[in-house]
Amino acid sequence: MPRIGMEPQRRDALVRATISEIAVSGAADITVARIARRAGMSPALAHHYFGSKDNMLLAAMRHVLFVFAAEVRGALVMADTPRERLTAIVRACFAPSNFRDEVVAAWLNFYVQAQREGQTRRLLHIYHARLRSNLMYALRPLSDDPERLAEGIGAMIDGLYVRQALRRDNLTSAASTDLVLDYIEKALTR
Amino acid sequence: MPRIGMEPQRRDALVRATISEIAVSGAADITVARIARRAGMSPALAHHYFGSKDNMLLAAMRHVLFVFAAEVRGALVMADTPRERLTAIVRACFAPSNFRDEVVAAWLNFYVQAQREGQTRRLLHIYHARLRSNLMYALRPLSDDPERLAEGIGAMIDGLYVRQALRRDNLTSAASTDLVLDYIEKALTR
DNA sequence: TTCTTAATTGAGCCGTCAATCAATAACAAC
DNA sequence: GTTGTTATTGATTGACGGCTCAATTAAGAA
Repeated sequence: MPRIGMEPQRRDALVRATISEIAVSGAADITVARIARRAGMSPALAHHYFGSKDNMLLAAMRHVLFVFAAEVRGALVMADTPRERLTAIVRACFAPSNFRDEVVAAWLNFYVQAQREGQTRRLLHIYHARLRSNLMYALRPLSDDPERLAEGIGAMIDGLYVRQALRRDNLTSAASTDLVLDYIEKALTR
Repeated sequence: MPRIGMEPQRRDALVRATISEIAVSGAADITVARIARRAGMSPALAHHYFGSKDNMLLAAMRHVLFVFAAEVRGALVMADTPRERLTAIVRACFAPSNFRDEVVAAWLNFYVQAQREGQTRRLLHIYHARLRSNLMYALRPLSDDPERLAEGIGAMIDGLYVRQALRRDNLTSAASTDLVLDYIEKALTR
């Protein structure tokens, strides 16, 4: 019994279901049928709204990136000094909404997909550039080689994500945050 | 025209081809047919020697891990002091045989596969444990929180691998090495 | 009421891919 | 030269997954 105005709900449910499904099945074994079932609809309807499986994956990625960006932006408004800005960025990276198991697993799979899929690659480059730019802005007054340090921080964050995706005995998000903040602290005091 | 004693060559060729194919096609789009074609034989022969596609992927991973372990071991024999040991390990991680684009791409895909495939996961845990143990042994005389620092170093290395897999403008292996060594240096001088 | 439009799905087409099998060819051993 | 073993492949099978389509239902517009 079709009610009207379902498109937003359906799209939203599919995006959520895609992320969950990536986490439990892995990107390799994902199927439109499974995503649709989890979202409570037929595969045909999923295709109706998204056109293709690739579009579903891209929409899921955009959602993850959007939430991430919002978290960072939100954390930055309350930060005044460069040091506070750094802390805010790192905290945002490991905030619960971003560092949830589901989302972390999704990230890992986006990285893989970016190796061959142009659009995914482009989105990931935008994320990289934005994080780098945020870090640089905060680091410039504090470090004599901000570029280098930003690269190191970014790499460590990425690495902690990857490791989180594989762990059974989870490192808490707080421990990850502290590890990166320690690194920054040590790297700044010369 | 079949010659005898082909098994070792065929297995080797298939392992190499699997790694190359992961790099160019991505783990999602990999097929036995493509691997076999690249290795210069029919898909049926690939199945004859390995039994299944999963076995091929596992064999490729074991090969990568074996080369990695050999590189680390080789670098460590010439190291006497703890500091030299640290440098040797990091150098080995980014040595050409391990940090080649092909191999880096393979690593990323192993991580993804480890999310759901038990054997892959186990192999990856062994690698993690070994790297961690090597680092700890060198760090214990130098740091008052070697555990923490080993985790940080491991994460940064993993992160640099992931980033390498996506880059067009490649960071040289030397730059990656320096970044990690810098981190260690800063983290040790308290 | 009638028409249009959105929502929704079951059935099915088409392609692909892992895995199997039967058949062939070369070699070795006796 | 007969027998057995290894190497090798083309053809085939069986399953599965992305995607399409025609058909159905209901809501709103005219």
